Amino acid sequence: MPPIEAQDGRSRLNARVYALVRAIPPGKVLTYGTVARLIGVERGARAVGWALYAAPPDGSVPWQRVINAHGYISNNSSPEAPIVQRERLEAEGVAFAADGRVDLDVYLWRPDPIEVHAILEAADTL
DNA sequence: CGTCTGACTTAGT
DNA sequence: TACTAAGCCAGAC
Repeated sequence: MPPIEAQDGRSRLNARVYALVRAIPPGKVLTYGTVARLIGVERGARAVGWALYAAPPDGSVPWQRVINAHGYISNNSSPEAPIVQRERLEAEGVAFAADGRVDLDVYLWRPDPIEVHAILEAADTL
């Protein structure tokens, strides 16, 4: 079972994940691996999942915009989580294929590296 | 301080 | 296209 309390900025990784995910535009998505790479942890995809699990439940982090590299929803933190995630994404305009997959070629967010750098620096300063 | 687990990914079969 | 194994990170025990 994943940890429940880890929302303080003890880990730079968590703070960066939250900062970056907050910057994802509505209607766009990012994969766990992509998030990890953008924050400078090439192979920290799994840690990203943990960070999102531990994300503050106040809605300040749009965790629904993070899916796996295959375009599928991996969220299994609770039975209804994947359903909620899909509903939120569809509400933002993200279309799901018949097999429940999202077309990453269309919805994957491709941020400006400079913008990302600024976001991460701000997160570290926080 | 060693082990195990998981909202992952990639390479290999 | 589908399944498996191994690698990696942070946190719980």
